[in-house]
Amino acid sequence: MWLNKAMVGHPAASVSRFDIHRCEICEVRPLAVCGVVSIEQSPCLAAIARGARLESGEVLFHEDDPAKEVFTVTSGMLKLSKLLSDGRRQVTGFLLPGDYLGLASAERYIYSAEAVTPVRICRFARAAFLGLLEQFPALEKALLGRAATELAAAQKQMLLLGRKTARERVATFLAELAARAGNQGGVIELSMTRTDIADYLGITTETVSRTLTSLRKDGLIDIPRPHLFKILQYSGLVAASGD
Amino acid sequence: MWLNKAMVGHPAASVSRFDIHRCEICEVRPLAVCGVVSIEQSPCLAAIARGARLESGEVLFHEDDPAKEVFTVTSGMLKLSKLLSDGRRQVTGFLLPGDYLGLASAERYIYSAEAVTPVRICRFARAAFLGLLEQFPALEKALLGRAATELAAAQKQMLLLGRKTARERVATFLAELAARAGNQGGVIELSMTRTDIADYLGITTETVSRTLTSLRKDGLIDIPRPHLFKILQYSGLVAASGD
DNA sequence: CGATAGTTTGATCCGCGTCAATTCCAGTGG
DNA sequence: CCACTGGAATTGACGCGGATCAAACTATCG
Repeated sequence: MWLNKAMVGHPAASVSRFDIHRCEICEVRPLAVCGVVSIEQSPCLAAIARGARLESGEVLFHEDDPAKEVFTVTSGMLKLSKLLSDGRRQVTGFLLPGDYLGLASAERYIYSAEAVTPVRICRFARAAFLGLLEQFPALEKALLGRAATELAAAQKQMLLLGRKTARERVATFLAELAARAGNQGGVIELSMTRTDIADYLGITTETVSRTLTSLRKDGLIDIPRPHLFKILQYSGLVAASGD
Repeated sequence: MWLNKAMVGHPAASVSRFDIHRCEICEVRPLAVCGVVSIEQSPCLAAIARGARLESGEVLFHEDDPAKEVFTVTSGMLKLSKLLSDGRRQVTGFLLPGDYLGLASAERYIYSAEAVTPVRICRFARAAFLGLLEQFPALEKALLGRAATELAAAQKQMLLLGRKTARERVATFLAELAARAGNQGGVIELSMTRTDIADYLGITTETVSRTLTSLRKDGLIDIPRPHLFKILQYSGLVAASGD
C-alpha cells in the first residue's frame, strides 16, 4: 500500500465539511469527522445508496452487462469471474465487506459477480458515485489505496497462475487463508466450492481434490469436513508454496 | 476506464495555482493550466524530479529492494517481473511512456523493473511524489484511472494464464499488439526476446517458438526476422485467441 | 569474419486434464 | 430418527499438451 492508513483520513486543506446519513442496511456506522469520511469504517454512503441482498449463487451482474451501477460489499462473500467463449472460467478474486466492484469500466462490466455466501451490498448509480469522488477526496484516496492493493494481489496471482505447480498453488491458497484468518487455532471455514477454488487457481476440481488429499497425507493440513480446513503446519505450507 | 478523459484535467474547486518547470530530459512539454496538470501530456514533473537513462537489460530496481523512489517512463520500454525462489519468472507487464512504477508498496518494491529497450525515466523521491498528490488532485485522478486500467488488464491476463492454451496465449498476445499498434500495415517491430514473451505468457521459449511457427504455417502471420511480425489475418488471430 | 546470445527444431517425459465411477453429505420427506 | 436423493467431492485409469533436455541454426556486433 503506497497510501498508508495515516494518510487515509488525514484532513487535507481542500476538503470541505459534509453530512452523511446512516445506511439503512449497513451495520457499520458511517464516520464523519472534520470533513473526512473513512471508508474503511463506512463502506456504505447512505445518502445516495440503496441496499440489496443476494442469496448464495445469485448473480449480481454478468460480464458485458451495461455498467450502470457501482457496489460495495457490506457482508458475505462475492466471487468475480471471467469466461472464455467455450465456458472455461477464471475466478479473478473473492470480495469481502468493504470491497468495491463495478468501477473498472464505464461502459460494461469486465467480469461477472456472483454471491458465494448470502451477501448484502450497497448499490450506487455510477454518476452519483463519481459525484462522491468530487465531493470527498478522502474517498478517492481510499479507492486509490484499494486499487493499489488489488493490483499487487493480481500480480501475485499472475505469478501463481503462470509459473506455479498445482501443489504450490493449493499450498499458497491455504497459507494465504491461514495468514488472513489470523490465529483461530488454524481452523478455516470455507464456503466456496472445489470448483470455485479450482477456477481461482487455474486448475481442475479433480486436481484440487487430489492435491488436498496429498497435503493431508503429508500431515500439513486436516480436512474434517469438505469445507473445513485445519492448518497443522503453517511453515510447511509456506515452504510448499514455492516463493 | 471509469475515469474518462474529460474528468482528467477538469478544474476542481479545491485546486490552487502552481508553477511547474520543464524537465531537462522530458521531450513532452509539461502543461500548467488553471492549476491543473494533465499527466497524460506531462508524465514528468520537473520541479522535484530527476532524469535518468537505462541501457537495454539494465535493472532499475529489484523485487524486495527498499521502495524509496517512484518513477515515470518517458521513453522506451520496461518489463516488470516477479521471481520464485528457484528462478522461475513471471513478467507481469510491459511499461511504455507515461506509465508509473514503484507506487504499489511503501516498504519494498513488489516486482523487478528492467529495461527492454534503452529507457528514459523521471525519478521522484517517494515522499515528494506523495506530496504532489496532495497538491494536485488531478494527478490523483489520473493515477486512479491508470490503476483501474491496469487492474482490468491484470484480470484479462489472469484469464489467459489460468485458462488459455499455448496457441491461444500467443494469438492473444499478437492480436493485442496488432490492435495497439493501429494500422501500420500490420507490421510490428518487437524488441523483447522470446524469453520475455514466454515469461509474460506463462509458457517456455520453446513453446513460444513452436507456436509462432505453427501460426506462420497456418498463414496467420509472417516472421521475416525474429523480432519483426507481420499480421496477415487479424481476424484469424482473434478467432484463435479463445475469448 | 568469428564470437556469442538468441532462436528454432527434435526427441522424450511427465504433470495435469479428461473421462468415468464411487463415495460423501446436506437437505427432504416419511 | 432413518431412508432417500441429487449435487459435491473423491478416487482411479489413461492420454495429451507442453516442459525438459539436447542440438543445430542464425542473427547481431565487435
